[in-house]
Formats: sequence, C-alpha cells, structure tokens
Amino acid sequence: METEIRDDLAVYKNVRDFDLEQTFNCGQCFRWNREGDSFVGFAGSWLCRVSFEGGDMLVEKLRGEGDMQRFAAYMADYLSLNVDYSALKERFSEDETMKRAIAFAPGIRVLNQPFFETLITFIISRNNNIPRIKKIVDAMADTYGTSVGAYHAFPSRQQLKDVGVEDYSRLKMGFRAKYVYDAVQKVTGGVIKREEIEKMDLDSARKYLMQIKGVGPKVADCILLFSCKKYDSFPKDVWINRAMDRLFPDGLPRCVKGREGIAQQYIFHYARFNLEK
DNA sequence: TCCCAGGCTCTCT
DNA sequence: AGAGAGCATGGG
Repeated sequence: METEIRDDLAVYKNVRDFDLEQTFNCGQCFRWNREGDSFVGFAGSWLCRVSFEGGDMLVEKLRGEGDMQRFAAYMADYLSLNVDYSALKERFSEDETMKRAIAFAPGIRVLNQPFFETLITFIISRNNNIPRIKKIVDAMADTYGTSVGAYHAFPSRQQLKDVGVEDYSRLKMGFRAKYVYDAVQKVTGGVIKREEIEKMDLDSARKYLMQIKGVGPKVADCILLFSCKKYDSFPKDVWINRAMDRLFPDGLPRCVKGREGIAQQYIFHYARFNLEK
C-alpha cells in the first residue's frame, strides 16, 4: 500500500472497502466520534482524525509522541489496512446470505485495538447495550485517563492499578465493577499477558482469558478478535444467535473458514438492523 | 410496568 | 452436563 507523509498527516492512497461510519459504529469500538466528515478518537495513546479525500484515507496525528513513520505504520495496522478485504469479500460472497450481509455494509473493517482497552470495554459490554457501554467507557476515561486537549485517553493499566470496586461502581457499571477490578489486577499482576496469547491457538487463548472473573466465551472471543488478530474467533451474542437460527440454520458456510470473525462483523451488523427481536 | 441489552455465575437437577 | 434465575442500570 502506498503511503505518504505530509507533516502530521499520514495519507494512505486509494483505500477501498473502508467506510468510516460502518467501521467505527458497528459495535467493535466505543470511543470514536464523528466530527463533520471525519472521525476523531484515540488509537492507543495517539489522538487522531480520520477522513477520506477522494479515494485516499487521511489520518491526522492531533496529539501523541513518536515520529510519523512509526505513527503511519501503527495506524495502518490499527485500521487493518494491510488486510485484503476485496479478496475476503469475494471469497465470502460464494455464500448468498453472506453476500447479502456484506452488501448491507461493505465498508466494515475489523480494527486492531489495544489489548487492555479491549479487555476492559468488553467486560463492560456484558448484558449491556452499546449506548450505555459508550457512556461507561467515557466515564472511565474522563475519570482516570490522561487529559489530551478536550479529550481523555482510555486509562492505562497503571492508572487503574489502585482503583477500587466502589470507585468503578460510582461510574454506574453495576455488577461489572468487580469484574473490571479483577481484570486490572490480573493484568498488572502479570497473570494475564498479551504476549502469551500470541503463541496460543484460539481455544487455549479463550481459556486463558476466562481466568478473569466475568469473562466468558463471548467476551473472550471479542477480545481475541478485536485486539489479538484471532480472525477465526466467532463471538456469539444474542444477535448472532438470532442470525444463526434464521439465516444460517445449517451453520456457517465453508467459505468463511479461518476468517469467521470478519464474517461475524458483517453478520452482526446486518442482523442488528434487519432482524426482528 | 415490563422487557431488553455485543453474558456470566451460581445453583439445582 | 444442562437448564434457569439473578444480576446493575437505563432506555423503549
């Protein structure tokens, strides 16, 4: 992929199969917000603005340390620009139902988000709805995260190290407070290490994450898909269960094998807006 | 007032 | 092993 650096701007030439709205508002991330034609949010500790100019994707570094080469490489990975979605979509479209789901939102990409942030936000997602997840995650950032201009970064593990269960409860996260607390303790205590997950296959990684209280198969699968590049992970929430019952009664088609998680995002989004409860 | 949300834990069979 | 209640909170 051709990339150009202009001051604080990384320009990725001719990016296809990427829609900002569909990608940032499909329920995989909770802290990107639309501002005019662009989206502003954090990718790790970098605050940035993402937009399109013709076919080129523009990613402006608003705040954050590090040279632009490193920034451009990090963002390409975060935005999953190195994955060939044209090829994937063509393969998935061998199945008619998949084809329909893809046509509904052809610009979804699965982001590669930071592990710690994904772990905590998807613990909060449990038996919860997306608007309220956003509210709680924002409250965590506002309360404990580093202030960057008008924004707050998601708190680091160090910033949460000494935060208590009662403190989390004050942010209205309800019964999830004790689970967030346990996750922070296990990460800061070295019981859970991201590097370990890279060596594991899906099943081992899922069991590994399920050591954390409040993390079951669905939350573990989300973490593995959205922050560990385990693209064969297939998180099953209520919407996916509906979709499987009504759209894929015989199970997932073979053409998504190995990339079930990416297919899952198309299916999840399609189900949410097209299936009745 | 009841039902539901990117589910999981605990208890009872 | 499998089914079912309960769970914090807020929106519809």
